[in-house]
Amino acid sequence: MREKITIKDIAKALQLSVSTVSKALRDSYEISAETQTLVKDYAAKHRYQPNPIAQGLRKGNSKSIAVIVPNIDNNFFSQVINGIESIAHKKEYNVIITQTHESFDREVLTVQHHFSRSVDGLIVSLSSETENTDHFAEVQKNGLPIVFLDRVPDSINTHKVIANNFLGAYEATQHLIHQGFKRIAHITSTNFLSITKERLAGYIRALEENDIPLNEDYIKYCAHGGMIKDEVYAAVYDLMTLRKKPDAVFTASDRLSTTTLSILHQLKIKIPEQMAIAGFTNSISADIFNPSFTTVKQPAYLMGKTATEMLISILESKRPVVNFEKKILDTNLIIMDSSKKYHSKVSAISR
Amino acid sequence: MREKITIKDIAKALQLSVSTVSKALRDSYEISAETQTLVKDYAAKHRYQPNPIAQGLRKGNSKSIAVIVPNIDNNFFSQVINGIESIAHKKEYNVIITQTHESFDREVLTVQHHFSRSVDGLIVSLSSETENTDHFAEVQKNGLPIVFLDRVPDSINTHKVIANNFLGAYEATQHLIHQGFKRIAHITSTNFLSITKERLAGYIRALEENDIPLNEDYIKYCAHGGMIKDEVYAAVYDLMTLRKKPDAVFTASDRLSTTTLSILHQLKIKIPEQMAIAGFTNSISADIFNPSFTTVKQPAYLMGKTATEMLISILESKRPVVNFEKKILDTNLIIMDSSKKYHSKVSAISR
DNA sequence: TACTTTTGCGAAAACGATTTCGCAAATTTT
DNA sequence: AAAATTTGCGAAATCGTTTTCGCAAAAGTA
Repeated sequence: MREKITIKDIAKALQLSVSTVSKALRDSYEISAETQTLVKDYAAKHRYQPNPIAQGLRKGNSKSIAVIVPNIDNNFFSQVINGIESIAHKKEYNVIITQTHESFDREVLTVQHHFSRSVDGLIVSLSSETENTDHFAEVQKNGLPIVFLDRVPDSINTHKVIANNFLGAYEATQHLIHQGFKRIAHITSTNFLSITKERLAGYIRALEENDIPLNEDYIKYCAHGGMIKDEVYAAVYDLMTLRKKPDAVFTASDRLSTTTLSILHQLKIKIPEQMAIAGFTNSISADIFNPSFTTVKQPAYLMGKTATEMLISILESKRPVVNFEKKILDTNLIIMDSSKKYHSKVSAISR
Repeated sequence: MREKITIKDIAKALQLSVSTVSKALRDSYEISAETQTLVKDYAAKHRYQPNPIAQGLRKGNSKSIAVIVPNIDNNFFSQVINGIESIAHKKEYNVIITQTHESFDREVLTVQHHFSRSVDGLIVSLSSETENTDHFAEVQKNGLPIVFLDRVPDSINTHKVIANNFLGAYEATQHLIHQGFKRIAHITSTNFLSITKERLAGYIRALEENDIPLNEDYIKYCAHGGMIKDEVYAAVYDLMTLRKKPDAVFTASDRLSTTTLSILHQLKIKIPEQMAIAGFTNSISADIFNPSFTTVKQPAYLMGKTATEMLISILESKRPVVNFEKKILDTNLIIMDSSKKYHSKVSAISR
């Protein structure tokens, strides 16, 4: 590794000008083959590494992309990030990860921060507090490309990657219904988030198709997506004190699923006897939950990869991109014990 | 936010030179009070943001610190990172997170990458493959400050932050012994990692103090720290086919704990009846595991904060730092069902 | 031979900020 | 009133790279 060597040092050593060295290293046609090999050999021998800060200043880019997610201590997002890095590093982009902790204010600050540090592009999953997306519109207008993932806004026209939330929710709810559960509650995030709306729609469709009337009391919104335990506690408590208690619950996101399960334990509610549960989560430990947890898994790694490919395609496109795409990837329902109805009529008949 | 405005634009608008503007913004004594307010007001009104790339080039720093950890899809490290960010952001440092995925080669590459991009400092937790630490010695010699966390090398003289691994392991093993378990296995990472050695030592001390002979067959090393399931499977399978099967197992790290639990389930081994388990993990879901999981929790958030404070103290120190410190923070044993011995003589007597 | 074109390279500007130095004008000291 | 000092500001260098432009020498064409 030695000392840091610059293009200037090479020029001096080889009695060349800095411009010649720079061009030689970048395979300019202006430079003769001999000079090129001369320079390149010297650079290789002395382990020359271009200074990316200087390059960034000159070229106006930073070869880095910023990721803005609600949290990273959550298997869904950490898997997404792994996917992002797998592509970004291959293309020599640096990845800067920032968390909003579900706060709108932090999200605004973070976006401006990245803009002013001139990252080349943004991959974003909205905070659960975000209704207004002007901060994205503004930086986008100023030339910063954005790709949204998972929690995406309608209001911004750009590439988006989401799971098939509608179908995932529909299948999970159908599964609960087929198991024989009749009164299925739904615990979800704030109602303006795309994932909330889509998953809610899938839930409602499944109920409709089975002629189960929709009960508004069964739908609980948690503003912080499961990050604040008390919020979820209140939701579960409300459900359990209804005159007609639900017999199953469908949870809409990663943290909501684990938090709800934890609270059911705390309230000593037997699962699935007193309350069955199924939900969206990419937890790597769903199989060792008590009971093992029926999950809708999103293709998190693939979603991260896809978003990054989309972003880099914008970054490397010669002409401004105007046709944007929304990719919808399939979810995967993994049936475990938390949604089993052992003594239901339906399962008795179906045998 | 508008267009990006530079110091040059301000100079032009105010009929001043760029140097005057620069100095006015940085409170230079050379600039009169009127000019200062003039410049500052204009800058504020037009939301001037200094370009950090240009600043970095000029000042030779980047106001950013890099974090190198084995993985982020692991609650221990994601909590550590939250701690790191809480301090770094307050001090206006950017945090760049990179994962080694427990690979030595990736670790070497990553270190060099960060060095060449001139980050200001490194916070590192070693990969499980890392025996040789020359790559750190070299960049450190070239002026890059490093703070190690959790998995730390002896060979590098710098600040370090670890949990009290010895005591944490000792307490967990003592707990298993007090519950009445006699044959306690230990599943851990590669044996040259600091955490492996320290936790192993705590385990051995607890056995010694209770006159339980050490059985080498009961100690299993998994080179990838639980990332490769087959490796852990082999370890557990070995243990279960011993003539004298262990009746409890103490797992040494976050991913090892969850993976081992998962495999015990897979092998349909009843916990804790056939095999009790306790282990290091910062999983946020330990309470909903089946059975609820007895854990040694590290103060991950605090460890991240502490490491960052140490690093920034080096960065902001006027004179080279020569006295380095190793901070040891206490762990927390949380007793749950996975380590309960319902029918043991000991617990019968103790009642 | 005289002219045009190509080839290979260097000088210099540029990116945006910081900092050293120099220089007038204003102020203070003798 | 002359000399010395302070004050307030601008010119220019600098960080390391890329890129435009210009200019010789070499090669090709008439």
